[in-house]
Amino acid sequence: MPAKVDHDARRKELLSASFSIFARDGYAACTMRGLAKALGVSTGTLYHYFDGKDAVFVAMIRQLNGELIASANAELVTGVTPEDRLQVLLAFLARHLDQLQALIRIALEYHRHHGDPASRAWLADITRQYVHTFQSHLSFEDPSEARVMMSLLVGAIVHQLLDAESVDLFEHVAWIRRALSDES
Amino acid sequence: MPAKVDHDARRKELLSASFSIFARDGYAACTMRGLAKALGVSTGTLYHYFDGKDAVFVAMIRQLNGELIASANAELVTGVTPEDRLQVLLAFLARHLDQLQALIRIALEYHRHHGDPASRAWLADITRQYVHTFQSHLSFEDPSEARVMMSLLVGAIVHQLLDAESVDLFEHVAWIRRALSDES
Amino acid sequence: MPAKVDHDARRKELLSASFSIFARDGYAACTMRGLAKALGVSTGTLYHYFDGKDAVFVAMIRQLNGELIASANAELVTGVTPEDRLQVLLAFLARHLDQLQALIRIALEYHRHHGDPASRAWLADITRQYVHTFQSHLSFEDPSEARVMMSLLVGAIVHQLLDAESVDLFEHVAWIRRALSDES
Amino acid sequence: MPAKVDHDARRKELLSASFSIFARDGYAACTMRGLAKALGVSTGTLYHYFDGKDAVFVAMIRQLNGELIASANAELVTGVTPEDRLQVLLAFLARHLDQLQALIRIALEYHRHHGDPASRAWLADITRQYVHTFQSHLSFEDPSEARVMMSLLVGAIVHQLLDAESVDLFEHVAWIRRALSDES
DNA sequence: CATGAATGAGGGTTCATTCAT
DNA sequence: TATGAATGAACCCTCATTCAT
Repeated sequence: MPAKVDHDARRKELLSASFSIFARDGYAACTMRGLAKALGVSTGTLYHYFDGKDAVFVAMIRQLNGELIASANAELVTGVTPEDRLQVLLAFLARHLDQLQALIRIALEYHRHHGDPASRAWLADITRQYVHTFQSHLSFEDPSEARVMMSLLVGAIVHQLLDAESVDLFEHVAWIRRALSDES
Repeated sequence: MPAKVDHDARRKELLSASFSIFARDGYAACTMRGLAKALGVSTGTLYHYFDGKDAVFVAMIRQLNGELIASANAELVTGVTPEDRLQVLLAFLARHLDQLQALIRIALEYHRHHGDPASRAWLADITRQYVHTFQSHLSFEDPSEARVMMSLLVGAIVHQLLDAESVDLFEHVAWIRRALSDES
Repeated sequence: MPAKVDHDARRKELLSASFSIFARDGYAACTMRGLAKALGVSTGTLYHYFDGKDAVFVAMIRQLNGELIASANAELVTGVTPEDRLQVLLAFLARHLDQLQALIRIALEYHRHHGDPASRAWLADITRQYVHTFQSHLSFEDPSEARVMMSLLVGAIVHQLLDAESVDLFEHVAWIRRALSDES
Repeated sequence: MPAKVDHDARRKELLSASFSIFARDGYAACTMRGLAKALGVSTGTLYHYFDGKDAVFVAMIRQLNGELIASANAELVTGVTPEDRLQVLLAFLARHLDQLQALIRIALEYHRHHGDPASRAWLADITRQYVHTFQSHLSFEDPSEARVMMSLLVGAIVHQLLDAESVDLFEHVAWIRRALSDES
């Protein structure tokens, strides 16, 4: 007799709804009480589904990234040439820019709160998943190029966080595209 | 007014010593009590010289960046051609990599703790000072290129924070140099 | 009414299984959720059979003591002389030392959690049952002697809780036996 | 420039005042908020002087026992013969019965909350100090007799906790005195 | 100028209990 | 009869900040 509500489904619902709260407040400023209230549940319920604040956060980041990467892969396979796929990828990134920016913001903040390398391992995991996606679809000769591309994208996003007025992400994307064309 | 001079000198001393504490613990985890103890003063004394935790932090970041940028400019003027100056700049960055990394880490963390755009303005200021330095000495045709270069550097540093094992900063720097050469 | 029988039988089962959990964790540290899980039921089921945590605890203590005292009485009637019966009693106590120690530990802990004298009455009840057993079988001239003997036993057990390394219960039991012989 | 208030003296004050609160409520039911309010300070102040609830509790028990034992020793040296000293000791115990009872109550409760043997070591320490006092002044032939005497006293006190109406401590003390006389 | 005692709101977390299914 | 999701008050503890000395 499974529960009257599907435990796992409810978990996912809560996680999905959590993202916007964490994105708005940041990791540290998002309190369990505030999160619970925003989700329309009690703190007890939150602790019924998750082991603690960290657990909610990490599970949420994992879920969101899993969805993003799956979605990106689904789009990328429609491109025929590497050139096509670069277009598809850049379009995808442009479409999810807000999410990605929020993601990096809170991921970096979480990173700062946890000196323990073990509790950061999942961050490296996710980072590599993105790099791997680039590597798989863009036919880089050298694996290091996928990492450089990751750096470029991350840098553009962070630079805009630091100085929102001066940085135009599309200007950067255009530059990246040009640099990659020169490479080939 | 020697008192004033002493006051300012003491402030600078305290700020210089503060950096390593903030760099080690991060903004949030660095408590005023802990900071005071590490500086060998009481919390009361800290509050005598600064208006609060934020004030210490911002003043420290400003002082450190002022020194770094002044130092970079002093070295850059020794280069004759833009090519020379690029070499000098990259060497300078390589030499101060640890400091720059710590700087970005805590700056981004602070950024997350303060939603108020006004209290982030000084961050944009400093960011632009770096961009301006690039622009002044590297003879970019287009001002946007200095911003892209800033993004590249920041991205490399952040990417390494996210996944320390996979990212080699020197590999990235080499790539940047090559990309810039192709441009010209 | 077989339903009633089943109900009571289930209650007793649950109580028997509860003792080891309470004995291991103590009253305060034993949570209803943990207890339910250890018993293989849900918290709802636990609340179906008992009015709450206190009710489970008190019922369990009562059941266990009832069994212990009945068992002791059964053995004691086999002794012919008071001397015999003292031997039987000490042997019985030695055999159930662990249970008795756990019993005193958690009973005293419960005692501390409930200032209300009314909710402590059952504790006094049980205590007197032991004293009564001593009185009935050991032919003390003075009823106060049974109470003193109870104190001696309880004291030995508690002393060992306080300082496990220094106290040897058998040393104490031997002393008690000697003291009682001197009396007679 | 020492602090305007003597740190250690204030600590002792707080500890002395803490005993009655812990004695009234017990260890678990005595909350830091409640304790702070009863002491007329804020929780922050309590944490300024002590590392946490355990630290307050342990320090308080230690201080109180230190005073009790010192006081007992001071009285005991006035007795000429062992007989005298037994009288002095029993009188001392009778005078401090309430304190001793409270002490055992909360010490045993604390014991239950801390499975870790290391965090119980101080309890054994204190127990042995009492035993050592008995041993020093009552001229027992065998060191085990001092331990038995400790058990007798502790047992009487605990028995009275379990069944306040039936147990008369003076009846027990009288019995103890008689038993010891028979021994010699 | 310098001290550190004092504050108290707010943090993450726990858990006995209830109740719709 | 049995489930486990949901509650929310209360726990211990932290820390930026103030202020009397």
